[in-house]
Amino acid sequence: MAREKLQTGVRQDQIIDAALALMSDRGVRGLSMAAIARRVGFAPSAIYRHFPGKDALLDAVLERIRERVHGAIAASRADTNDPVEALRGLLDRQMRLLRQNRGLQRVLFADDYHVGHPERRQRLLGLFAGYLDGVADIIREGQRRHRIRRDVNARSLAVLFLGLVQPASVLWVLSDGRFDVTAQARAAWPIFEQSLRAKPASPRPPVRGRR
Amino acid sequence: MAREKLQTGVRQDQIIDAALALMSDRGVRGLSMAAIARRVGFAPSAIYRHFPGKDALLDAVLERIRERVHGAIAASRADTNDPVEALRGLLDRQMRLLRQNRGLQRVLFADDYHVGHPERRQRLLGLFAGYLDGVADIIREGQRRHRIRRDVNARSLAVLFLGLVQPASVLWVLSDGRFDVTAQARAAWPIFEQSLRAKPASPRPPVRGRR
DNA sequence: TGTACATCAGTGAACGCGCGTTCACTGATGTAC
DNA sequence: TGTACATCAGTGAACGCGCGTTCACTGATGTAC
Repeated sequence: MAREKLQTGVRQDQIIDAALALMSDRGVRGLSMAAIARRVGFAPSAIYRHFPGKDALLDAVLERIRERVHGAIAASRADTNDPVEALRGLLDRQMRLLRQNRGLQRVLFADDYHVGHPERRQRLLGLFAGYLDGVADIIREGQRRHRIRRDVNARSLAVLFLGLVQPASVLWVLSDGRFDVTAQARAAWPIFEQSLRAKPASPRPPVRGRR
Repeated sequence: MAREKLQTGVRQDQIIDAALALMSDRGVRGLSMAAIARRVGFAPSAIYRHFPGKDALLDAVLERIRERVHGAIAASRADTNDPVEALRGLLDRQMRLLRQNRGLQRVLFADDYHVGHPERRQRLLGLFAGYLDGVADIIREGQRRHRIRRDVNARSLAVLFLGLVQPASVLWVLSDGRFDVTAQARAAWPIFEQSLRAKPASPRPPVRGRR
């Protein structure tokens, strides 16, 4: 018997949602067309009315994530005029995103998502590049306004900022939610903030090692 | 025809090496018993003379990685008496490890390795916990000797240290080696070092946001 | 040093399972008249 | 408002493929005599 029929746009959204939710529990590897269909309330073959195949579906999931990440950056910039404050807001937003949806972490940091698919890897790299550009933009603005130290490459600081999120996220997934991401963010942020504002002109403590 | 016969200890090492090498290219997902056997110079069924099954093999790979990571920590501590210098050495060692073997990164940061295998996830979490303990130990020693600021939790600083490595590693794999991990480490280290040494007693710049 | 024998690493064909995908068919939905 | 029809979302059986694993058999290797 044929079940309820819905338009393809609606179904596409449902399918992407189901895929993300399933990846939270089972990771990319455990994501099967059958499981997605079951979650939507479908026969597996029905998915092919809305996506040409699994690859296209995974691409759509990646696109959905890209929108969320870029949305978080845009919202953080819109929230405040202070670049440092914007970075702090972005950190919060990212922690919230990751806590809400473990599937996101799987796609972004699990390489099985892109391995063997060069064009998908390219797209994921583009996502990261876009994210880092966004963060570096905020940092550059802070440098222009003398609120962030100017003796360090904005892009390097952006990668460092990514380092505030990523380990916490990995540990959180690994520990099945027992690692306290919020506490880590609270502890890490002030240190990072001091790094941003450090006065390079002040007398430095003696630094040993290669120059 | 039966090929050359070798002792099981030798073969186990070869199999683990082959698995790690294959993961560099194809990731955890693309790791098949057939591919491993081909690389060793085997029939696939021969693997079962040395490991009860794929799960046991993956556990052995994880154990191999654990040894390398802990070896890196021990070596860095042995190299120097200065805790800060030890951390710098550890950063170098880690970057070298990751550059030498992409498979390592796959196992450590790709969740498909542990998803659906609770006891393996537990073991991987243990690996990270051991790593963080090792780093925190170094930091604590630095705090005791007043070379590292004492107003911050050593464990939080250790997670921050992990943040120096992880994003660089992910970007390096994603970009297929085009992202310059060494340059990133060179840029990130001095910032982190300043954070370690920051004098909390000095007059702080005005900090806005929640306390 | 030579011979008989036990051990066990390696072989290759075959298995069963899961999964992505196809296809002919069904029947709900919206539209033209 | 009612009727005929085109469209297309959904079905379920069946497919082929890849992969982990099994199993009876082979023959190289080391050892006891």
